[in-house]
Amino acid sequence: MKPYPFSTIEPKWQKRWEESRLFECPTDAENRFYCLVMYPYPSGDLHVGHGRNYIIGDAVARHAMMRGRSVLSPMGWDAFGLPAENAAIERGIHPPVWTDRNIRKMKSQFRAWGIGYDWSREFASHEPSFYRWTQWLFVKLFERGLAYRKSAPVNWCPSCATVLANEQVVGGRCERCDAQVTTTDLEQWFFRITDYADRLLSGLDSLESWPERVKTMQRNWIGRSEGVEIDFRVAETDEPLSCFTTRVDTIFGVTYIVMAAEHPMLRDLVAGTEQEREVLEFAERVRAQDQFDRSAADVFKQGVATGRHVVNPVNGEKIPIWVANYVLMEYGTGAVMAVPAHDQRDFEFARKYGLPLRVVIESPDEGLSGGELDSAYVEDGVQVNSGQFDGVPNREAMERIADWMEEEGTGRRTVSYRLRDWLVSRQRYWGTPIPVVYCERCGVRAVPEEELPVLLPTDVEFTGKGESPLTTSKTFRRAVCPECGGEARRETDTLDTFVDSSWYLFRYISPRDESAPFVREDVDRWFPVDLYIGGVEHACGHLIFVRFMTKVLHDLGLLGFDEPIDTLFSQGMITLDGAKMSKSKGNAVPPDELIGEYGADTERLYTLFAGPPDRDAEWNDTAVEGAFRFLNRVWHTVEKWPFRAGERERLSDELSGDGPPDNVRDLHRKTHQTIRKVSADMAAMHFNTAVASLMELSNALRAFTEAFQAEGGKVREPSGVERKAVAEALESLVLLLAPMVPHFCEELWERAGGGGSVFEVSWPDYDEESAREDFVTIAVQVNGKLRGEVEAERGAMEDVVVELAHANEKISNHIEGKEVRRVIYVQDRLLNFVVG
RNA sequence: GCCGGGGUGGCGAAACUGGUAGACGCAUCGGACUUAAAAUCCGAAGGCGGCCUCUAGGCCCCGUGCCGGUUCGACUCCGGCCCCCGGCACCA
Repeated sequence: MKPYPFSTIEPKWQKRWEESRLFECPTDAENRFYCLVMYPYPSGDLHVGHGRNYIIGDAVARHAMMRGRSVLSPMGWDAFGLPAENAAIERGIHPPVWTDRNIRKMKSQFRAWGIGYDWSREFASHEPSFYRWTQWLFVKLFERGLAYRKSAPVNWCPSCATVLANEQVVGGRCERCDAQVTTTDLEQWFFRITDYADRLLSGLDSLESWPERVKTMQRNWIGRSEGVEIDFRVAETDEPLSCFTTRVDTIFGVTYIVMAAEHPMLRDLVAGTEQEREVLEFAERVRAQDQFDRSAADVFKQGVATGRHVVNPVNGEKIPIWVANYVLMEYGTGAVMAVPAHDQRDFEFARKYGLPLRVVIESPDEGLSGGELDSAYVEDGVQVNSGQFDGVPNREAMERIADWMEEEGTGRRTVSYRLRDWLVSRQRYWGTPIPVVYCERCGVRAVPEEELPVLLPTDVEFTGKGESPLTTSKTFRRAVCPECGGEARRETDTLDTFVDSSWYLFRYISPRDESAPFVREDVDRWFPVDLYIGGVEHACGHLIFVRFMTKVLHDLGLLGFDEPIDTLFSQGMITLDGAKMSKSKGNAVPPDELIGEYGADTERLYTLFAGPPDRDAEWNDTAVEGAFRFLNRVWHTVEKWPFRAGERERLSDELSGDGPPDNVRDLHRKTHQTIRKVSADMAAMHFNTAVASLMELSNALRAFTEAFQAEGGKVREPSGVERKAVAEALESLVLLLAPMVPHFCEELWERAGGGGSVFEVSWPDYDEESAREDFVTIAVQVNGKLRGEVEAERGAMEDVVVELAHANEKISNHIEGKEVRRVIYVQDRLLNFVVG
């Protein structure tokens, strides 16, 4: 049999959708549904693995349309970024040229997949009409003190003499020239996201429709811990030196203090002492080693004593200060109190350098004696050697000691976060220029709103060396101070592309507005996004940044809500031979060949059928053929049994009740059961089981029609009701399949005489009465083991079913001669005899 | 180590609230059609575990990572463990 003509159908409907503007959604629509897929970086080459989230989003959007929702499903481009700049360096193509070409390529790919977007709202982050507002937002943050400058280390390639992004550093070496990468400190821009750490954390609790794994990842990332900041004083100078601890209950067990090599007090602390040279040299070494090795977990601990001491405020003890590589300046206060008896890291360090150890928490069962420990005791227990707190369970002591220290003024409760401020500046060309100028007299000044956008210059050189390419522009650097009108220097760093993507979803609501980034009333009406679809790799980057930006904009009075996304969906990867598809690894399946051979609808159907969409799924070429086979079967059935669009609605009555023959009632029932099942599955995004039940309906339909050909070896004319049952089943099948295989269903719908688009037709309803089974198969168990089954009328009473069961020899064999102690009956499902 | 997710046929997977495990599909095997093949259609199928039947079939046993528990009944609930994937991790 000939395959169905997908290659003419698909372009035909793609064109129709565009011409009819089916997917354009007015901003003032009622009954809104905002369905958003993360906008992609326009890399140019897509494989079938990339298709998954767009296909899922499109199926959801089209289903919502059939449910009568006004669906907004826009698409745009995360267009700034490194690859465009690399193309400029390597092949001399100017970044916007390369980017625009890729956008065109990808757009045609989306079209070939049959994805319906509201292209009237399209934008790209590299367009000045967009980045003007990114700059505007930056200025707002700057004015609020949420954007600030500080010195921070960057990756530095000495051979290219340039700054490298993290992804350009491979195994500590420069991606391009393979030189050993070092670090240098540079003044950089940060967003004060740590100010929002608590709200970002607590907000997660309200996100009920986010996957647990994403929320967990964000919680880990934010890393909140409660503890106490303790004021030690340097014994020799009386200077304060504070430490953060989550274990104040161990304060009486502190035997030394450790500072980070970067600690600002260190230099003064050792100035003029015997140890000065040794300590400073050590600190220098640690700082050099740090950037690459600190994250490698198995670095061994090293340290040196400073010769200075602090006084422990709880007992007046004088204990030594050390400097060590295992203390991080970025976390807590950059100095920690060491309790070797109860902290494994301190334990290892103390053992190595022969530092003393004191047990202050004893296991309630077995006592501990200091000398015999072979690792730190980190479990709960009872306080010992802890002054007035001896004998108190340590959990309780934690609270009491904290209270006491707060009263005494020797410490206070605080909260520390793992989350760091967001470094937003990049020493690159292809990004949003940071809209500030530096004036000798007035300092750092934001570019005034009316002067935005600060445009990217085009007279730059791409060498891959030196500072940001923006510094090579003849005109860009020179600026005028908005304050004094004097000469100023323009910032040459650009913004991290995550700044663009932290607010782009608002822009879709008013994409062409020239007076504001977005219109608050409209955004308030459309948000939160009903469904946001994207990869889980964005859990701790993009998805935190969007939440942060939303809260900032809320605080600025620009938005009426502070969580932007209602339901988040993270699709699983498509793998090939168990590995993530990637063009560079040569295991990517390109979509064009597939579409050429089977059509986009087959790819869509397979992608949705392959497994639960939130889990990884393996690409399987032969299973793709199975999807194609299914579509062909449906196609040929419709060709043989044409139905008229809209007929279904009139048929339900005629097909139910006692009138029609059994085969008709069975098919009618199956049709309504399928509508019920597919409706529930679509709402829950269980596309794989939705497809499975549609296949079942199709199989039932085949068996039904087959009967006319098979009977007595000759063809029988189907009766009127039989034709109607088939029509109802087929029309339902076409409507239920439409969100998943849209071209296919549009074409069948049109051939059935349906005017317009199938997506303007409402999703079929099922009739509970028609879906109900008249007879049920009841499993019969004896002592919990299945021994047979009986057919009974739906809703049959226990005694009826018991009688049927006894009449069944297979079952009665197991009961005979035994005492029936108990009978358990679950109506319409199961009967269990408990015999003894 | 902590946190999250997962482990079901040869494979992808299904199973409502504890009620016939394996729907649906892929691969496989057998058959029909064909000169032949492809395509298409029909059928079989968890177990190289046992028994009866003289081969079509019937019966029993075992089976959802492992061990135990609760229950008339457990993929599902509880306790303990193993393995895989992901996140965090010298974070005090």
